[in-house]
Amino acid sequence: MRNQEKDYSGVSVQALWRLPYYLNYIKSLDEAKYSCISAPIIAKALNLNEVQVRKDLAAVSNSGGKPKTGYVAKELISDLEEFLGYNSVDEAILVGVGHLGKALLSYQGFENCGLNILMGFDKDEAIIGTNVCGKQILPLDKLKDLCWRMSVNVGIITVPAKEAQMICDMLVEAGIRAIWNFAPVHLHVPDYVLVQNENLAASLAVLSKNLTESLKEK
Amino acid sequence: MRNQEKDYSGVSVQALWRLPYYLNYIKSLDEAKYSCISAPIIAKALNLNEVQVRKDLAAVSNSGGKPKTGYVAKELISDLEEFLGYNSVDEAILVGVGHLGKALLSYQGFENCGLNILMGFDKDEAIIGTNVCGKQILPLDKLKDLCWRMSVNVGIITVPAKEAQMICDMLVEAGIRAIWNFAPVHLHVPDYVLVQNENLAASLAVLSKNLTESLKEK
DNA sequence: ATTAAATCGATAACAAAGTATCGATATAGA
DNA sequence: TCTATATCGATACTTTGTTATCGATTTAAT
Repeated sequence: MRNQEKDYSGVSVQALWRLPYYLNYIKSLDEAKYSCISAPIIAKALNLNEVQVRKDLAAVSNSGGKPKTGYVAKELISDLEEFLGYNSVDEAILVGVGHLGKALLSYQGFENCGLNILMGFDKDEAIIGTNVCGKQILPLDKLKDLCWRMSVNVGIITVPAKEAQMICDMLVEAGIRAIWNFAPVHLHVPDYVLVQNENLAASLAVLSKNLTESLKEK
Repeated sequence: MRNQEKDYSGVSVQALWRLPYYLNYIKSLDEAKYSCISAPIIAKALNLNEVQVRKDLAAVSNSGGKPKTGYVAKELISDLEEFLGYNSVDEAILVGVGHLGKALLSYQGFENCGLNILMGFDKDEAIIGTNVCGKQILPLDKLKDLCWRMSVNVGIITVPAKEAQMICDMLVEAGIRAIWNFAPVHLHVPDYVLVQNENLAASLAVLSKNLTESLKEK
């Protein structure tokens, strides 16, 4: 469910997943000590293959790396951020202000990644009109109009599984072009709408399966 | 960062990610109407290839499917649940009771997936001693002892990136065998410890990259 | 009872992703 | 200045995962 997207700009989907880790790692380094950083070092730090790292970076880096020294850390950071779209901000709205919804509304880190969650929507009268981290919670019937007016491109779904498809339809109706779906269901959308699934249950399944096998081994 | 695990029991990691979607979909069907379910129907519903579905199910199903009718829905459900380990419960603890931590502690759905989060840990005096959904929040210095005594296998990390490695080390020290890591960093662990990364920033990067490309196209 | 249609499972072809190798090149140290 | 070495980038190879094809089988309809 994760790998259905085509590869754009010569970067495979899997590579795309690795890029934020590169960015993160390079940013975490002491600038003075590591003005340059090489593929082998990154590979070792992140438990990856050296060639793989080099290939991934080749697709992203504008200036390329130099033999013996590697890539200029500062340039690589900005190339990665540029490539990942952290510089251009996407406006988003979130539907379903439960525990998870609130957590996402409150999370400050998204803004560094180019995502700005403008507001939340819910059907529960009790929380409509309240604030979460300065973000207003509005009723669902305001959704369509607001999305159009503010040209919101991204919708985040954090409602229960049963309601997800209905909300999804509303979002499509409202002109949303990309959906970040936290409900554990497959959503049906028109071709021009992207869906990125964040299925905790599936993730957990992978973890638990591996754990079982790992415990069996010993 | 998602595909580093080996494939166990003849199921690739990618296939493993699809299984919960199958389970979910089959469960959502009207039992009376669909006592049997075929690979082509599942494939169509989830936008997958028919052969792929059949292959995935072949690895999971004990009784197999019959020509013309497909698989017996009830059996397939229990085979999937068995395979995914939803029947055998893993005990878990969570470290970092912020917004996300609270959301995970509150989420009821994990118990159906074989995960039981026993309690939370945090360093913040203000929340130590409180409850989240009936789960106690304890100080970090109690962690090791409690994990040993209750033979907890799974640790969930929802602390900020900077503290993640330190918490990770504590968990390893406490005998944890699998870590579900929500911090956007690569964790260093001994060979026998599993790490499953849940990197929202990375996920967002993929979404935003695809969105940019998709908007460019038109 | 016989035939037609749908599905399964297996095998084979194909595509994508990851890894190893090799020559070229820039830097650090002798 | 010259040489040794680390790293890059490109190409080739290997592995893994996906998709197409084909015969076998079961059911439903004639």
